[in-house]
Amino acid sequence: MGARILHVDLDAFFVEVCRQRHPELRGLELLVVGGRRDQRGVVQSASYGARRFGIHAGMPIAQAVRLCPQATFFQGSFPHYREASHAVRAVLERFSPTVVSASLDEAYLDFVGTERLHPVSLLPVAELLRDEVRRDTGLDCSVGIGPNRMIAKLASDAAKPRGLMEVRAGWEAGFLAGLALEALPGVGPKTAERWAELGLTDVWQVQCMNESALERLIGSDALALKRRAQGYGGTTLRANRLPRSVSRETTLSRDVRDPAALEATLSLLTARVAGQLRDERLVARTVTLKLRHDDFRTVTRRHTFAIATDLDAELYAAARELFRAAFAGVRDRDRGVRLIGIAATSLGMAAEADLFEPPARQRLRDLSAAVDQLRGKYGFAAVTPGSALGSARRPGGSSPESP
DNA sequence: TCTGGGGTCCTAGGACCC
DNA sequence: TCTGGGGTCCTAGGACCC
Repeated sequence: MGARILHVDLDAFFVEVCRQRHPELRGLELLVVGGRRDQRGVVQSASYGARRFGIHAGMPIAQAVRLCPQATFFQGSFPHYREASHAVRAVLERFSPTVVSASLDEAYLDFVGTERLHPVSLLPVAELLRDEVRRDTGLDCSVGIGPNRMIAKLASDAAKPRGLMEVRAGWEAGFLAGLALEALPGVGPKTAERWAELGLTDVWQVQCMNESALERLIGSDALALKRRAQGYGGTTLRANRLPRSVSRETTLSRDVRDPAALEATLSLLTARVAGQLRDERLVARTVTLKLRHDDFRTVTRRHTFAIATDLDAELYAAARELFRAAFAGVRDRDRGVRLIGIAATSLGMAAEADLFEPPARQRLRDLSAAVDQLRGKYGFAAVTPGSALGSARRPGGSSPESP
């Protein structure tokens, strides 16, 4: 039985989409996308030329500027990314009925049951797929093929850029043996460092150890790590599951101490979240407030409702209470706030109309529906919640514009 | 040097219940 | 006199991913 999962990973996706949309960026070898050079933020993606200077995704913009001051720094647009991502997905759906997007620039395709169609290898399919993505969207991608998601993903990592790699069943351990532990999904910087202090840095070391020795060394993570080092990973792709959370957050362009300004921003963020909930026919039982102080300490406060909701007024009332309780402690130490955010979690599907709903709540629902209709026609900014107007202006220049 | 924004999953402790 | 115990819900924080 051959490898049956494909992982498609677009090469320098954000950079390439920006080049497509902004012709003046096309000739630039040193292009960094994520934010302007004077903005707070991190690198979203760097051109391969810029990567040679050590710039990579996740690096603070300011640090990238220092590494390569001559590079062009550009802030892309989320709607452009989303559109490009949908265009790619449309191509992928011609190849398999099961396409699961992992992010804007990554997707898994299930080819289980195609043994008769492609008895030996899926490489010819992958090659065709790569060519059609290129032809229809102008974007390059790399494709990994494996017996499970983890192997397919690691294969596409190894194939980058614009490459194809297939790891067939039986060859997983050999393929993994050459990798550092940090290459495994779920092993990030913190975990890798902890294990490195114990002398554990490479996958082959884990392959050589028996489970009880490994458990004595690293404790309860031993079983999961051992299995991954041997090449086991998820083999089923589940499409169409309910999302776990819907959230909006914004880092303010400068730290803010004025609670009224913060509440105004919170109100706008809440409106975004509530709008998305209704759009996706979801209701939330829990709302979480997030604050990041100027010393980068982050606190979250949450509240669970008796009845799930998708209404701005209910979500905002709870979020504001959480904010006031949390902010009281902040002001004591005269701390500025650099980030504020709100998340809706414990999501469920919105119920059909409830005949016994209290009239007051029904009125809020009618109001939300009217707002959604206006925004559907004229855009989100067509309607601004009154609570967002309270303080004279929105703080800083940073606003939660992205949908 | 200064650290985004959208997510996912896990852990640990306390409340509460039977 | 010692102070069960397991399950579930809730909160807060943390690691990780792209």
